[in-house]
Amino acid sequence: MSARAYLVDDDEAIRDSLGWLLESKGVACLAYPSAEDFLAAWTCELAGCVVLDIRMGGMSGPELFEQLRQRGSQLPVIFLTGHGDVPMAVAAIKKGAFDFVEKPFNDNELVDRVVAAIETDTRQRSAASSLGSTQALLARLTQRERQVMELVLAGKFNKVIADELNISMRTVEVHRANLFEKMGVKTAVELAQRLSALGER
Amino acid sequence: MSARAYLVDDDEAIRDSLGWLLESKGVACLAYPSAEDFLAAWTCELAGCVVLDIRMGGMSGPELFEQLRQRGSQLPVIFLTGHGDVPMAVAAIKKGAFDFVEKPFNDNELVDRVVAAIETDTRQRSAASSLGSTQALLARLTQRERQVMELVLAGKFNKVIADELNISMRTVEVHRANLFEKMGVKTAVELAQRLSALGER
DNA sequence: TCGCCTATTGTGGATAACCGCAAGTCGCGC
DNA sequence: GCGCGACTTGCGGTTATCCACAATAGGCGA
Repeated sequence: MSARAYLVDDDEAIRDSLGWLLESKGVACLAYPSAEDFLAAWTCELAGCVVLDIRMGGMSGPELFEQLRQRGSQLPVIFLTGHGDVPMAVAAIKKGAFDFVEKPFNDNELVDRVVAAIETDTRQRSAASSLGSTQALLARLTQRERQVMELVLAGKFNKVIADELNISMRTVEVHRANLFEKMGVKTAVELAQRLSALGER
Repeated sequence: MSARAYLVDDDEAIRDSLGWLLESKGVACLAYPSAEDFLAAWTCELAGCVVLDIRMGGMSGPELFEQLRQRGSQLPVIFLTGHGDVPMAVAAIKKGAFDFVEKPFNDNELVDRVVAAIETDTRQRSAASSLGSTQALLARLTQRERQVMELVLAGKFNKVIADELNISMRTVEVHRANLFEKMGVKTAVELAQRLSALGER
């Protein structure tokens, strides 16, 4: 799925003109006449950015934004609004909207922002995929291995770990070796550093 | 230095009324008639938040904000503006302003935001001081200890470290023990986790 | 010059980590 | 029932870590 700008606006004239504008600048677009339509089509694979009208029949722009975030989407959202509302703009940006643009807008400026938003999404996705691979490794661990890992990361000795889990030291050693193997590390320090990358989010 | 709201506005009437409002709600204030005056008084010890008019004679609010950030201040800034300017609000929030409020404002709402800003600053400072203490510990290490620490964090064996630094294993052990002592940790894993907190910034 | 800190090294022993080999139980799906 | 994977344990040996005791050497301020 390549990166696109997803236009959500209930005004067909806007969809058409904005779509044409972006396409003419080399930005692929898909247009939706309502927030509900876009939400129905949305999957976490959709890459690019969303250009979203504030006021629409049915679900409003901010509501759709909220829904997307609740579904875990990190897609950059650019709001379009026809009536300069400072509190709404402030609230949107504070909630993590990528931008907030008043209509009528300068064509080049909007295209620039859309392009910047798409680039941001692309960067986020590549960063997330490297973290994701670590998480994929993590997912392959068995229950016991995960338990042992946590205690290892707590800096505890195998002896102590064995005690806390009520198993023999030898068993701890086996789990430890297995989880190191699965995580592709050779020492506990490497493991700690690999995982700290996740915590930074 | 206790936390205060620092009011910067060239309108004496606003300074007085706002100061009175905040003081009446238990928020200590200091008022400055210009951005230059506040900047001259500013030190990184000042804690609390800044309430800043956008338009002032001399340096503008956004300019002062920029100056503060360049000086490394993380002080939350609340902008006050008399003329709803969406692009300016968006730009300010994206640059990290705490809030952007239009005049005339609702008294209680503004007080709430000032209080929230001060709380944010307080939290930031306590978090920063705990990181700072780690950095202080780091600063107490000797050259060799630092070198050894890096190699330890690279997950290398004492034997390898000794080899790379062209010293004996025993010496590495000594440095290792000393640096663990100075950093207040007992294992390499703890050290890695302590330091990863710095990386998250 | 004396004392303190840093850096260095050695010996030897206690403790912990790491590993191959071997083997037992348990639950689950074919 | 059989095989597979997760979990379990023991034995014995190698390697690494951790530490106490002991000692040498250079730099630097009192």
